[in-house]
Amino acid sequence: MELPKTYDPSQVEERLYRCWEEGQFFHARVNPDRKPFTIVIPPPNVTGSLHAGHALDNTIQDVLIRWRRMQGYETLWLPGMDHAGIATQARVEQALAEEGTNRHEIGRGAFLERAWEWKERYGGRILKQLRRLGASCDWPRQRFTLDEGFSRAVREVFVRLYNKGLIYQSDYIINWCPECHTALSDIEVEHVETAGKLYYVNYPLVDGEGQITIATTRPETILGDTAVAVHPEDERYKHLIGKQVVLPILGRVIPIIADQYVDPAFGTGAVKITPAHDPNDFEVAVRHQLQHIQVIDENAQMTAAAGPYQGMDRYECRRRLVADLQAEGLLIKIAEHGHAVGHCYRCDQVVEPLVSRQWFVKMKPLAAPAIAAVQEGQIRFVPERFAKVYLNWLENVRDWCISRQLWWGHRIPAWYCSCGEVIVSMDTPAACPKCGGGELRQDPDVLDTWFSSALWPFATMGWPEKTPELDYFYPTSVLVTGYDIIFFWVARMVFSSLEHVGQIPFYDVLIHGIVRDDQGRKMSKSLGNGIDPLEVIEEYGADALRFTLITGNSPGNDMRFSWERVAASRNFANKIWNAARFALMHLDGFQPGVGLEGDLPLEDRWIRSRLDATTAEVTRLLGMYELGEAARVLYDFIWSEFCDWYIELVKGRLNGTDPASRQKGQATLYVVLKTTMRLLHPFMPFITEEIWQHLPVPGETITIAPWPTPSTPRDQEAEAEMHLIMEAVRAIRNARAEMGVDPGRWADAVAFASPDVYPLVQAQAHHLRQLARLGTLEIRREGDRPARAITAVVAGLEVCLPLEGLIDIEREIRRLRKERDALRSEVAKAQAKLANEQFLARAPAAVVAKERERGQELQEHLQALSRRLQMLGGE
RNA sequence: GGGCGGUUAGCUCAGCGGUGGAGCGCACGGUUCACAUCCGUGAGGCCAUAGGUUCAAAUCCUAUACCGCCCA
Repeated sequence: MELPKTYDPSQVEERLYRCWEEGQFFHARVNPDRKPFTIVIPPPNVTGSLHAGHALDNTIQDVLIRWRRMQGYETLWLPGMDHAGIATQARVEQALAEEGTNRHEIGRGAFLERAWEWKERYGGRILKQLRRLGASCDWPRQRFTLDEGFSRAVREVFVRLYNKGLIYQSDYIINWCPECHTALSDIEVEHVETAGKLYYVNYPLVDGEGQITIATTRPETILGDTAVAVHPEDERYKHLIGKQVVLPILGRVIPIIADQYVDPAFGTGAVKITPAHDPNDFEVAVRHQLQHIQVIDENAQMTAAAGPYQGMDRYECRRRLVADLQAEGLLIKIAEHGHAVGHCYRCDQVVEPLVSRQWFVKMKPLAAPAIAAVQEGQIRFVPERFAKVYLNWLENVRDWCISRQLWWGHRIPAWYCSCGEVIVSMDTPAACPKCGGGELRQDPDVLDTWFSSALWPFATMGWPEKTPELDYFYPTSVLVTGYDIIFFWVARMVFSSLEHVGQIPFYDVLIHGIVRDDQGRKMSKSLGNGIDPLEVIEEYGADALRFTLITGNSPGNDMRFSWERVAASRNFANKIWNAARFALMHLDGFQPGVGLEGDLPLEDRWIRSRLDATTAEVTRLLGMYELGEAARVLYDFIWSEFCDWYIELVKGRLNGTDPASRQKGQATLYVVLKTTMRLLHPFMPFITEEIWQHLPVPGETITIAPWPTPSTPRDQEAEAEMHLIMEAVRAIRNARAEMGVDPGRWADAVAFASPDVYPLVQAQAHHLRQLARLGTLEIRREGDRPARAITAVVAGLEVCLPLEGLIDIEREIRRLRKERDALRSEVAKAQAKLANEQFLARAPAAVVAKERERGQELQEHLQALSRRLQMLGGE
């Protein structure tokens, strides 16, 4: 029963999590008697370990899940992992390299064995870490994108799309990472603004009559040029269209063509066309049937087609070529030029556009329904503005390159026969259906990892089988993820689900920002500025970390991580702990439901009313995904109203001799504690559970305790009355502090109350005495104010402290003047407002009434202050 | 070039039509039996700038400036 003075999360968290898991409180069952609430976790990389971003994302999900679970929903939070093609393969390759071998030496089969071995051994650490965070996932339902059923779903999707003509194979220009040795999709390329150079080069005309000057940022690709292009309307070059030029160095003769794509304002208005190494040029080449000449290979080295530069690295080639051009007098000038250079999002190597044979998904037909689903409001983005990001992308989406030259992943279910036939099927075909030949070779490539993640919401529930889970838990309720992943994942899940399941994958998409370091920088491995959530948990507890992440931001915006804020959250946990300790110390002999006969004292009515207001507000805010605001409201209620005021107000009764009064205090204390623990549980699951289990009438677990509902109508009267008492206490404390009254001194006082507050002050005098540390308190309706006293003034009440020997009248006058001057401007503002006929006529009646009341109060307050000043001769 | 976000107390951020808030920091004072990871009191803001809408604008609209992000 005796709780330690300081809350120590390390003594509590792991034990409680084990209890929860053993109790299966997070296990969801198909249950037609309840409404489902479903979230599928954004599957972390199997190689990953928990970082701040995961902590934020999963804390948000856990808050929603725990809240809905308490509300009585059948709640499924489905966890799992992503196989993370490139990242995982890189790890395994690195291990091989350390052993002095590589994947090509050991072969595909052995490599995959190693990869699985690695996955079993090191993978999935992050799922353990999520438990430390308190994530209430349904662990038995955990899935992996490469597991048996999931792989089947992936093949099913591929075959379906292929048969519908939505997957095709094509020679096309793709983004090639020379480091990872694989193709990348458009969005896997990060464009980094780089200070580069713009080279102006002369291409002499074949007929010898002058030349045309082109501008390029990549002179080494000159070797692969097959045309020069100008804008068809460009007067400077119109006469040259159709003529031919001699390519510098190599001497190849290439045509001058006209194409709308050329921007006449850029460079000289004439551009070189290198179809094999630039996506725009590739498009131009298609329109003009130009030849492709590949001069850079998969290792970013120059090919034989580069002639004298063969075998050089692309940058080495650039230097040499520029020097050679200069020597030949063809280089006109070099200008500084900033431009965006594509980098691999995995390894940061500069991407090389290359033409190669790859698999693509035809996007237009898939994008259209996904656009409609959001436009028509079936899927809602929170905050709304992210819908635009999503729509803009889908509206301009290009076909999706889905093949990757890796081994770790879903192998493309396509087989090639020596007769030229391509067979796409769920299972390995025995023979070629065309020629009957048995010499079939499966496509060596695997699918983009995102191709499988796109199926995550439904493949995890057993699709393509018609499972009860799919029927009951799908579509999922909300998807929670960062804005950086809208294209990669959110959009792809939407069109995949619409195409294959015929339903949206989720109703709401809750988007959050990223967690930055304390200086606002993105956390990164290279900067070494990442914070380790586990370290935070060990030092301050998971609840403190969670509370920090939830309160530190507003929806959709980035947040900064700071240790100071974690400490503040930890302090809050400790505050709660001690409030509970206090309550439990005074709850001995307490029986719920007993001793509530008759009226409750003012402070009980007040805190109960405030509790109801808080309950309503927290619930409302959670429903709007305003998690941070909800947490803030709770924080304020618990710390300020409950701890700073109510506990202080009730102490006397708990230690007093009136058993009935004590019982009521206990009952109120119990209700407030029990309710706030439940309201706080989604945010701080561990400490609330620990306290819950110490309550006099413990439930088995708070995780499935019913979510509170406001029980009584707001007690406006009690709130107004307590407000006055609190104001009076503050005013007295202020006066005492400002006048240098010894804080420990029990100062005698005499109060002058206006008729409408007299009964209240009379009834609550004990609180004024206790909280403002007054000795005797005499309450009068009328009478002369003592001259030598300090005075605390609020509307309707003046409290005088005639402190013999302590009164410095000059100082008191200065203090009161300051107070009065502030009040004067307030009164002036209120009066101006109330004198404004437009305001009276147009503002809502309630607003006017409120303003009148306020004006009245301010007026009263000011008058009392002025009288007092006059009396002291300070007027 | 297009789009989005930010600009509020010394710092980090809430608030987004009706009396300018919190945490941290700062100043002063506190060993009252829940908590010094605490309590009390206080100082500190023309809510980026300029227009507009409104009885009323940090809050809505339109520009501008600076910072950041996404896309081309």
